[in-house]
Amino acid sequence: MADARAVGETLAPGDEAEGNVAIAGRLMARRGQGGTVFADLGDRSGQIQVWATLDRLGDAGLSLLADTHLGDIVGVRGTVVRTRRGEISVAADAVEMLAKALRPPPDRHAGLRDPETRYRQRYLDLMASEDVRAQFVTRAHAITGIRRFLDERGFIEVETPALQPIYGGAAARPFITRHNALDRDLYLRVATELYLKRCIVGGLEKVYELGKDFRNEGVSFKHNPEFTMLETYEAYADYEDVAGMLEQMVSRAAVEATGGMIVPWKGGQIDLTPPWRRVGLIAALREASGIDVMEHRDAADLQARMRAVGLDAPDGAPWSKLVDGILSQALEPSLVEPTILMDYPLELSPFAKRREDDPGLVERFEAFCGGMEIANAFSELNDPDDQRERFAMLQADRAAGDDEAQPADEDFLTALEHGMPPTGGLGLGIDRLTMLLTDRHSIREVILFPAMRT
RNA sequence: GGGCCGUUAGCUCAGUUGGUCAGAGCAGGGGACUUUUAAUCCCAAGGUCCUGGGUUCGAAUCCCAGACGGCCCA
Repeated sequence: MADARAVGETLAPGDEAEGNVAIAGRLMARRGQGGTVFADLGDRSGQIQVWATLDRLGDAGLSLLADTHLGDIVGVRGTVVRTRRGEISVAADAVEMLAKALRPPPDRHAGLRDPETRYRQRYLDLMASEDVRAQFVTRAHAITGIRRFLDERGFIEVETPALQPIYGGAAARPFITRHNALDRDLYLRVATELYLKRCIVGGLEKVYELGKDFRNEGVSFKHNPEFTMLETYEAYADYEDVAGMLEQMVSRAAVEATGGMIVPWKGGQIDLTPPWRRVGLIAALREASGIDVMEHRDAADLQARMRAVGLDAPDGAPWSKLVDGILSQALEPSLVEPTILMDYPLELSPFAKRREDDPGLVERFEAFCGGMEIANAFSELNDPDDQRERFAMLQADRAAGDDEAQPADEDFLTALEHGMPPTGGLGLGIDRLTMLLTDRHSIREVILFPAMRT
């Protein structure tokens, strides 16, 4: 169809091109006029008009076209012409019904607006809206850009289990499923982290996995129970190296997806050009909330301070959750321009290496953009004894009622005991990145079939 | 989990204080028309007003409960 339009571009009104073309697509509109039928066919590249006359197509062919319904998939053979009114068209010599539509397409002019129908019957949304189609093409290009970037830097893409006997790598509740033959429960992964680090132990050195994680949580404008995550691990790198790589990778994705590094966002714009602003987490929290979390190391104490400044602070939450609460309530929404928050308290980061100059902090950063967290990275903890202690801290949180605290993974500890080189790791939320690159403000707009109540 | 809003024809939507309120456009059906562009014209058809209760002489409209969805908050 695109080829036929290209041929037509060379024609003057009333002219006919040499040679035959064959096109096929969905019937978008039809205008009858007795012995003449005009039909607009659409495909992924756009639309083209079909011009059919009784003289040229014959009685049977014209009847077939006159009996079509909007939404039918139709094939046409003919020549490319430009009509008197200047419309590039295919003058039909033969028409063929390729697939009949028994249900009507969405309204041609009003489009499909009901969000529920748009998400539940996304095919109608795609059918009705070129913007929506473009949206998912952009997503695909961003992902392709990320894969190319990583492949060019010597990373290899690996696949690790989605069904896991024990889950870990993120603070989240898992989905539980059943393996009948093994007669045991398995978990859908909440992260790929612990398996990818096993790959690093084994010497693959630079690995990434781009796939689905599953977290048993509610839905919101930025949460879907299954979502797409990129994780990368690079031996002999640290979190500073990873921060530089992330900036380059996101810029690359932006260029491949949108053609530039400045993207529109909520009426303004965001410049993704590296380097991004970097600021210490503790200082940023202090500036945003007036609270220096390192001076309130007791959960009850911090909770009181938070409530004193008007922040929500749930009862019984561990200290780490409270700090995260300050971050998400007081700081995150204001981080619109790309910002990297560096150096997190150890309690929030069970898999990150301690800073040598301050063992209460770890070499971790999170990247924020558009008021959302888009990436999380650290110098990976590769000391098995320290890792064992971190798991013990999580068990204490769990015993205290934090049901997002993950269980200890002895098999992972065994892997670390075989020696893991110093490694820089990264997690990048692909859905949120796509939101950012396409100026969409709900994760449902960037997932083809978002989770819906049934 | 909380607050607010929404649900009327296949699609997009009107429907006033409770009283010709079951409506429009498009789509779909029948007909006219051989260069149209949301073609035009004529004709006919199309409904569990989300569901279930309640108030009332009378409910799409008011009240209660529920389902589903959206936005905001947690």
